Amino acid sequence: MDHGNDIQEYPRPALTVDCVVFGVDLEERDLRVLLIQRDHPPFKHKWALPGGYVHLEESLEEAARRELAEETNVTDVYLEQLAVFGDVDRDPRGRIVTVAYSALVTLRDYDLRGATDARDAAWFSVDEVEQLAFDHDRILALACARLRQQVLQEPIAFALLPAAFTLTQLQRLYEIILGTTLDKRNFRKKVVSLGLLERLNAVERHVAHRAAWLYRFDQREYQRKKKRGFRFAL
Amino acid sequence: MDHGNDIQEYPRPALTVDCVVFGVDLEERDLRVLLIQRDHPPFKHKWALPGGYVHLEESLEEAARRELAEETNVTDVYLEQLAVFGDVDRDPRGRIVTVAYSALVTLRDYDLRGATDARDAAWFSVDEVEQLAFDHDRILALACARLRQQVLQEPIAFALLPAAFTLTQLQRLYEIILGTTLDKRNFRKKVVSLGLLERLNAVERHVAHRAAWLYRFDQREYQRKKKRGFRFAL
DNA sequence: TCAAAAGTGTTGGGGGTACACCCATGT
DNA sequence: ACATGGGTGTACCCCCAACACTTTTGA
Repeated sequence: MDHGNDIQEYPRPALTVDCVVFGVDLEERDLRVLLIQRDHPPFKHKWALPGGYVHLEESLEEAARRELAEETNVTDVYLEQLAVFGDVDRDPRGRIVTVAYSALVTLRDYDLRGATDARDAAWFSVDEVEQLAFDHDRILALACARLRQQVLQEPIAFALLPAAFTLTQLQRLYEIILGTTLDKRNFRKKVVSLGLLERLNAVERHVAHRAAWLYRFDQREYQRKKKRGFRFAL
Repeated sequence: MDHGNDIQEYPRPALTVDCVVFGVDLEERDLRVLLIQRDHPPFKHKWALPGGYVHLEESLEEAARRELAEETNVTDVYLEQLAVFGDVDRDPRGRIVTVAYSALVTLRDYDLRGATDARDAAWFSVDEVEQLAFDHDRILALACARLRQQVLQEPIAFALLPAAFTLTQLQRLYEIILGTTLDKRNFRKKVVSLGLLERLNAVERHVAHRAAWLYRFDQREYQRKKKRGFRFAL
């Protein structure tokens, strides 16, 4: 980086963060994304990704968390940097570069009806979304592609489930994200053989059939194995 | 993105691009990175990644290409966005956010001794680099990790080789990047079975042993297969 | 003729895929 | 009793890993 020149010499692009927040609805078998409706031009009344300006005294990830909390009341999420979008004309008002983050949450934790600050935030099924503001369609498309790719190579799916879950829920989650169906026996064999699931001493409640065992993802064990060169794969 | 507020309301971080330019030296069996020596404080005389400020009228990738050409005379490279680094204190002079790109070039194409604008650019073996300026060590480490990962999942290695190459060169390249040794027969079987290599009607010249066939990577065929759902894998 | 790298096949094992039935529970 | 999903085992096939010798060429 050539920082020999004075730091103030050039006019600067504006810098924002945007968040692609994913949640799954296991009952509806639906991958959802959290959007907010704009109430100012440009793109007034269009839906857009939550986000906003980066302040000077906060890191990019801090900015993403802050905006997410302010606009949608969503907190404590798994956040990951996705990409930067910096085309010259991506915003009609001028040069605005945005850093996109993707976030994974469990849908039930965030009932937006209860959120006070969230004026017009709502969950949309990802394949029903269309015509978002700015280049947010592109950002969402990349986020979906990356999610599908990552879910096979890193144990991020668990961030979309409650702490205790059944193997069937886990399988359904993978099916929703990948858009395929999976063989029950093979899925269970593989996922159990990874040695990362702990079967709890508890079963589902209030189901009109045989209750399934509950499992939790063993984060500590995963970290241990990862250090020894273990690579997670579906 | 909440663009309801006026675009000029907040003070903005400065925005730069930095490039991690990789090249391989097949003779020395070395993965190299291109660095420039700083001639102003901070970090005067330290080595750093080439890069500089993003102008208002150019995209991020254009900025990366421009800075690379200006500082090192390197042009026509395969460029890919790596990540954004935006910690508040990553630059002692103030808030500077940088977009890191990684680039792959064939070493022989860019003899820096012949470059006129490149004051103090030089190739370094990646495992001999230490104590770069700013957080460039972190950026380089991420770039190396990503390169190792990507080389197994996308046919990017060919961007590091001349257009016509031997299978042994290709194998050596993989060995250099992955830091392992590979079995010659298994490697050739796998790489040929992908159906992406075209054997040219030509062999190596000026070698003191049996001359090897030359191959080229069939970019068109790769694009065709990719559209049909084909996924490259080592 | 020697040195140096090119080129080539087979075998065994592990993991992935395909596939169908009985079990436990709540109503 | 019945409906609903929970839970389990086997056989085959393919791909990966391990492994050594002959061929070609220039010096």
